[in-house]
Amino acid sequence: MARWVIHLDLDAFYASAEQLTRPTLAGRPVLVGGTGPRGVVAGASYESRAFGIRSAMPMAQARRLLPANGVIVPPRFRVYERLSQEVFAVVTGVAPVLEKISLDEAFAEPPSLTGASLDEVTSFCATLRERIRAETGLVASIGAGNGKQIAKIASDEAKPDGLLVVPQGTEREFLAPLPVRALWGIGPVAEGKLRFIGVQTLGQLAALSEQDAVATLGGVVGRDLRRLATGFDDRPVADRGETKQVSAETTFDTDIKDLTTLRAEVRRIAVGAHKRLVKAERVARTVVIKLRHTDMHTVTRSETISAPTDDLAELAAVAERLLLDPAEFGGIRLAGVAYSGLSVPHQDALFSLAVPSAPAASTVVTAPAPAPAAAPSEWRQGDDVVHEELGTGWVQGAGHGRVTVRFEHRTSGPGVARTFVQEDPALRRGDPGDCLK
DNA sequence: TCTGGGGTCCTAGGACCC
DNA sequence: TCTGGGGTCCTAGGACCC
Repeated sequence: MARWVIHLDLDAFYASAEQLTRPTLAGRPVLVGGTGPRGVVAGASYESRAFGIRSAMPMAQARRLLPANGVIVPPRFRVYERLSQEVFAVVTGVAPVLEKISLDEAFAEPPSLTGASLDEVTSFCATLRERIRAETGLVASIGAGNGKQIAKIASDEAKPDGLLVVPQGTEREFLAPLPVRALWGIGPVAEGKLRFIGVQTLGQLAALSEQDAVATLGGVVGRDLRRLATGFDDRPVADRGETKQVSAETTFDTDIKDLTTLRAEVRRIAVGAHKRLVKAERVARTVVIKLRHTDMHTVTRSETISAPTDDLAELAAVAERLLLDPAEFGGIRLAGVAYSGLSVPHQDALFSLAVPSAPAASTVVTAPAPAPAAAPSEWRQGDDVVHEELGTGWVQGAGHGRVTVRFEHRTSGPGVARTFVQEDPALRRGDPGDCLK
């Protein structure tokens, strides 16, 4: 019986989300990403890709390639999360089991497609794409095939705004001409190893003996990737399990060279990671710190404590204890804190009695003061705004004591722009969710 | 102009226990 | 006087993904 797996991928998702909720940006080159000296492009609209801009490119480089009508905005993950939920809600209606890869990607194995014909699958996917577009305003590309790997590669080939269904039985010939990097799981290192033995296409990888594949790529990886290259992939589509770790990290604008500064930053990052731990409603047993040196070499150190906790003071103290002094090896460009060994906290009364409650000193480490709900001291491009009379908008430009706000949202069509003095009391920080109206 | 931030999974060595 | 083997946990590093 034919098995059909589909892979759904939202086109240029972050940039598309910005264009959707800020209609003035539609049709223009839009970049989403950090604007600091070490920022990179997290999302690039197709209009910007025409100028050679790509995701993960340093923002400084992208900025030079960006034409005059281009726009750079900081990411708004709350908006992307909400939109992602809207899209997946549509998909769940026709395929209850979803394997989410990220905010913009998921596998599904729709029960109604078991044993379906090529035409039936094509029609199903086309309808799904139309529904997503109609109900959310976003464009999804879809690939379909006999397994996850084929579906994933097919959606890559289908992009942008496309659909590709690989007929059953043609998997091997579909894969054969593709470069090995097309396979999910082959990165720069594996590609290099394969090139070294003269393997550049998936056809060549499939033709390799299992022995040679294992010798080149290692035991488990070699065996699995060679099999996938032949088009055989019976891995199930399954909901991703529970979160296994939460983390936060920061790349500094300039390298940190002294322990005092590093300690303060790590404390701040530990607070950020702790927020994620609390949001995930988990307790952690292991604290991992990550330090990246000026030369990009990265080291990690970890410590596992006897009992899992979500106590910020305890976790942050471990993170600090693991720190190394930058004076010993030069500068630090990135620091990170991760909490792993996660479990669900149990509220068992007897257990609580047996363990002394945390001392009041747990307030030694405190979160930074919450941002004021009122207007910020200075508006920046991309900020969400709400105006007493004009409603929802965003900061299109700011400087010289002035701020220009474009008033628009998902369903408003392109809006009008108005310029205010920075301190105008009618302007307040807006809720990012308002642009989804 | 250098190279983000959030994850998953795998490997390998050593400690430790039976 | 020489020195098992299996299993699990912890730590560190690295490949890969979006």
